[in-house]
Amino acid sequence: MQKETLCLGLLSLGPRSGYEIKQMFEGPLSDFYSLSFGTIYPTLNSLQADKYVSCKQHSQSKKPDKKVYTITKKGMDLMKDNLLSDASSYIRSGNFGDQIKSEFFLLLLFSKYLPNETMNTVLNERVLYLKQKLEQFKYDGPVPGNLDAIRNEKSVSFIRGLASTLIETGLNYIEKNRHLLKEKTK
Amino acid sequence: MQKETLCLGLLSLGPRSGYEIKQMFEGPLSDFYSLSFGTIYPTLNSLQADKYVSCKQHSQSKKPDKKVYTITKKGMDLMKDNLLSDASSYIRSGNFGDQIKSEFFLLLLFSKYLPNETMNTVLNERVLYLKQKLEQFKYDGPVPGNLDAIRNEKSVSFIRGLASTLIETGLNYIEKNRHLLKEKTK
DNA sequence: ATTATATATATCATTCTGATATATATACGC
DNA sequence: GCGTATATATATCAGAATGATATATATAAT
Repeated sequence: MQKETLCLGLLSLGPRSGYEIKQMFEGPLSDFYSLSFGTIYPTLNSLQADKYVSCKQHSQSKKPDKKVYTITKKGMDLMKDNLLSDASSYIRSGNFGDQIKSEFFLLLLFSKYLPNETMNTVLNERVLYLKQKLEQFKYDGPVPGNLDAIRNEKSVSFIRGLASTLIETGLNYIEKNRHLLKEKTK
Repeated sequence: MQKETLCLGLLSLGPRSGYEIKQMFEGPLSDFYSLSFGTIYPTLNSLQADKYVSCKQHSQSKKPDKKVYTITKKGMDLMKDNLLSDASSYIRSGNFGDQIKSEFFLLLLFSKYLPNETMNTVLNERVLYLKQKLEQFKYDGPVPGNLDAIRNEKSVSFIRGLASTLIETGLNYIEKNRHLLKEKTK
C-alpha cells in the first residue's frame, strides 16, 4: 500500500496533524505498520499540493504552527480507488505474507553463540514486553483524543482480539519451551 | 543486527554462495527476516575484502561462476562479538518489538471502504496462505541440501514450534471472528 | 536549577529494496 | 520440436524509506 493511501485512510477517521499521524503509528498500530516523520511530512505536503487534503494552520505563539490536514472529497475518492486496487493486487500477487524484521528471532536463531545468561535476559525482557503489549491490547479505558477514532473502528476490535490471542499463545509457548534453547554446542 | 553479522551467522552453518543465502531467506526464515540480493552481494564482497570470509570460485561452463564463501576464524570472532553486543543493545534499548509491515492488516483496518465480496476473498486467500505456512512449518521430511543446516539448528525447532502454534491460533481466530468485519458503515 | 520529555515541522545522508541486465540450463505444455 | 516459464547465478542502480539531526518551546520531574 502506498504511503499516500495510508495517510489518506488515517485522515478519513478525522482531521490530524503530521505529528498526530505519527502518534497513531506508535500505539497498537505500530505492531502492524509504521511510517517515519521523513515519510509522513513530505507525503502530506504532496497530498495538499494535489488537493487530496486541505490544511488549516493553527499558530501557537512560538512553537511551529500546527498544520491540521482534512481529507477532501477528491481525497476520499482516491483513497477508495487505491484501496480497491490494493486489495486486487494483494489477491493477484500470491504474496500474502507480512514483511517482518525481527531482531528477537535472529538472537534466538544464533542463541548457541550467546552465553546462557544473556539469552535468559533476552527471553525475560521479551516476556515482559509481551505482557505489556497484551495489557495494551486488552485495555478498554479512555485513550487520548487523537487515538480515539482508530480505537473505535470495528476492524480494530477484530485486530485487537487477534493480537491478544496471538500474544497469549506466544507467551505460553515461550514459558513452556524456553528450556529447549539451553542445550548448547558452544 | 547488521547485515554483516547476519551473513556471517548464516555462513557459520556451512559454506554458501550469495544465491544460496538468498534461498535461506525464502524458506521459513522469510517469516522473520529477509535481505535482498542488492544487500547480500555487496556485503559478501566487503566481508571478503576484510578477510572475514574466504571465497572459492566454481566455474560452471557458461553460467556465472558460483562463488562459495566460507567463514574464517576472524569472521567467527567478529560474529560472536557482534552477537554479544547486539544482545546487549537489544536488552538496553527497551525496544523489544519486531518491525512489521503488514499489507493484510492495513486492508483489514480499512475494510469498511471495501466491498464485502473483496474482503471475503482477501480473508479466504489469507486463510489458504496460513494453512500452507502451517504445513511448511510442521513438515518434517527432507529439504534441499543448502537448507538442511538451518533446519537442524536446535533454535529452529523452538522457532518452528512457536510459529506453528501462532498460525493455528490465528487461523482459529479468523474463522471464528471474521463475521465481525461484515457490518459496514459504507 | 537542570534535565528529560513532549509538542511540532522539516530536511537529508545513509541504507535497503525491487527492478533490471546478463547468460544459460532445464522442465513443461502443445 | 518449439516456445515459454522457471531456476541458477552475480551485479548494479534508481528510487524509496529510515533514522538522525536541526530548530524552538513548554512542561514535568529530579
